[in-house]
Amino acid sequence: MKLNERKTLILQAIIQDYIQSAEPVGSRTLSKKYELGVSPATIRNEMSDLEELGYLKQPHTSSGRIPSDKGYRLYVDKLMETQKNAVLHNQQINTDIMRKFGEVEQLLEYSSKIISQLTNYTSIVLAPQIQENKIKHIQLIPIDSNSILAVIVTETGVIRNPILRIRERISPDTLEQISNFINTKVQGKTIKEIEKVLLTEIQYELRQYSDVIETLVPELANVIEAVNDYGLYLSGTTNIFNFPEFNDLFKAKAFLTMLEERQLLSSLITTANDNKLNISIGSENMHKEASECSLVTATYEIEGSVVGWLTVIGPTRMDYSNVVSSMIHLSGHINSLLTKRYK
Amino acid sequence: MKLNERKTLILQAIIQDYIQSAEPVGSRTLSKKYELGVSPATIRNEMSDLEELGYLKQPHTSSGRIPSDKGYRLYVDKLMETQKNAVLHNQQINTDIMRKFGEVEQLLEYSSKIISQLTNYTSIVLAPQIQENKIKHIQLIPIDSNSILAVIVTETGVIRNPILRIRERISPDTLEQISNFINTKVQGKTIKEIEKVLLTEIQYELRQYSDVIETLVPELANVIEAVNDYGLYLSGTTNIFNFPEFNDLFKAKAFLTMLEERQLLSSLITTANDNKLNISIGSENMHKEASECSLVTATYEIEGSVVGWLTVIGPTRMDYSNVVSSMIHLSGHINSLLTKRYK
DNA sequence: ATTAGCACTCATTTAAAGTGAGTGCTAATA
DNA sequence: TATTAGCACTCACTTTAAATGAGTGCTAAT
Repeated sequence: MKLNERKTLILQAIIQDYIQSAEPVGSRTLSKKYELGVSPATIRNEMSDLEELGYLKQPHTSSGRIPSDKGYRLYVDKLMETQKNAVLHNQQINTDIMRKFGEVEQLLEYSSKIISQLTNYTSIVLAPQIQENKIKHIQLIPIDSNSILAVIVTETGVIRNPILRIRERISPDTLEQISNFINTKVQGKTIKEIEKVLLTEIQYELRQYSDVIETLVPELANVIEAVNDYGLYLSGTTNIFNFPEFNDLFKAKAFLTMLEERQLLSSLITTANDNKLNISIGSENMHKEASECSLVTATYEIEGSVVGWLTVIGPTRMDYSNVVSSMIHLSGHINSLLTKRYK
Repeated sequence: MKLNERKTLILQAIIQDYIQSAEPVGSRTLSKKYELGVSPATIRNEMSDLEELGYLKQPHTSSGRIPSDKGYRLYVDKLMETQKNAVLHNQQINTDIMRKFGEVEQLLEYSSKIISQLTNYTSIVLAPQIQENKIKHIQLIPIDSNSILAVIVTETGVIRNPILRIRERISPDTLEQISNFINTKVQGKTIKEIEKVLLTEIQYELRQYSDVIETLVPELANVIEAVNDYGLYLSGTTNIFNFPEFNDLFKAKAFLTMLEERQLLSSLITTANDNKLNISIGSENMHKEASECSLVTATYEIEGSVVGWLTVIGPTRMDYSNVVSSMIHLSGHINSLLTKRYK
């Protein structure tokens, strides 16, 4: 059996209708609402075929059809028309506000909010993973007699400032020299690369400076290791309550609990996902917790390499067309802002 | 009518039972479960009196009684015994982990998690409001030809690092001199105090240094103003699903939506709340969104002044006794860690 | 002052009947 | 041969009614 033009048309109509209504679509409704030129009985036969082909399924014997994950997949790959509503969106994004952000993190947090407002789904933004980034600059600043602030700036613009505890006093001049030396050693390296080895080396070479080195460098090592976090911005989490598929306390709770597991989210988003735009539907997701959700993920880049992800998560019955066009638009916007900043 | 000893005893039993069961408490149940030495009929009479006095209410005519907000108030003020379970908790808090945190923010984030785990309610931690804090240190660090990293350290240990954009190049030496000068001017001042006035003065006095000053100082002013956020750590938000009073999509949604409004939470917590430990019950809360919730709030201090709040939010049927003892214990712990650090 | 007894209330549970959107199959039709 | 009208059937959902039971308030006896 082949997917001829009429079947395709009917499938498209069913998916569009279901995305809009969240109700199983029946043959009579379909023939009344859409001008398909055939009777409900014919549509029923076609629907039955589409089910056999795996594009549709039936919640129970005497109900209408709903799309399967395979159906959605065909839809997003072949049938869906991406709306040209970029202009509309442009008005909603306050570009001036976005340009103002000093730190990448703030820009991302704001972007997350914008995405969830634009799409009415939940948005997750993954910040650049600091461990993968090259260090641009490390500076040690004395704070008081027993603490030093280490400012770590990466090439992607992420900044961390762990505080180091030391036992003995250290003069600002000495600290500056130490700071400069460390800088020459770690610049251009990623945090992963630094590791203990390099730091031990530094500690050895600096040993003449002061006894302080013995506590300072290991402390720096500890702190650098701990500096990584998942850097994840969530927005619009309560939007989930708008969708009938989550009108059930268990499902709503499961969804919100999933959102609290940063590691899970992170792996959902980054797994096998180097495309500019990726759609992952229901059972295609690697975690069963997300098997009733779809994710639309766009990457963002700094200096040509992918450093993070913007994503929308919602029910598989997602308004893909709308979400995709929003994401294309917004990720383009963010990329151009980031490029301007780092060129 | 007066609240004699027997009435008090009955009230206490009802509240304890209801906190545990979430079911309206009837006279027969009460007489069987607790050894009150009187018959259900007598208890009924007393209950009727307690309702008249406003300590109890009836969901409907033929149901048992549940405590009113006034009843809970009496309970937490007079009847409740704070458990001496500090030792138990101690084991659950990994003090070594807590000591390790370089930044105050991380300590607070972790504390929030601990609180929600310990109590099984939702926890909110309010970070020190940076605008109210005195500045300990400002340092300008060159990043590249058109951006400067401003590191702002407050006396409460909160660190911010906005990036300043400048048009012209500036030599590291000049920048250091500027940085030092600004430092002498702003040290010990709060961000609020700095305002535009002081910065205009600085700009005037520095005018000979370089043209850069004309863009740099206003940029600093902008960025300092923007630096404030609500600094709020939420944890255990999905715990709300464990309570039957939120076993209703509308209520669950309303609660979670409330948690997303940072400004509202902030005012709920800080309003009229300078006590070491404060309990705010249902309608006592200033926002109607929280009229079915109770908050238990503890302060934390740095160098003797209150800089932030730890709070637990849950249904008015909260296990006050347990929460209070957890909070006393944990806030004491955090305070001692902070004191050690800043003395 | 306390309590046993009893009629009454009302949310909740259970069962049964009715509704309606939708299907699959068959036979008639173009 | 493809399409369609007709019809019996399915099944979630709604409606209605009756039964249940935990609890009350009131009254009269202790």
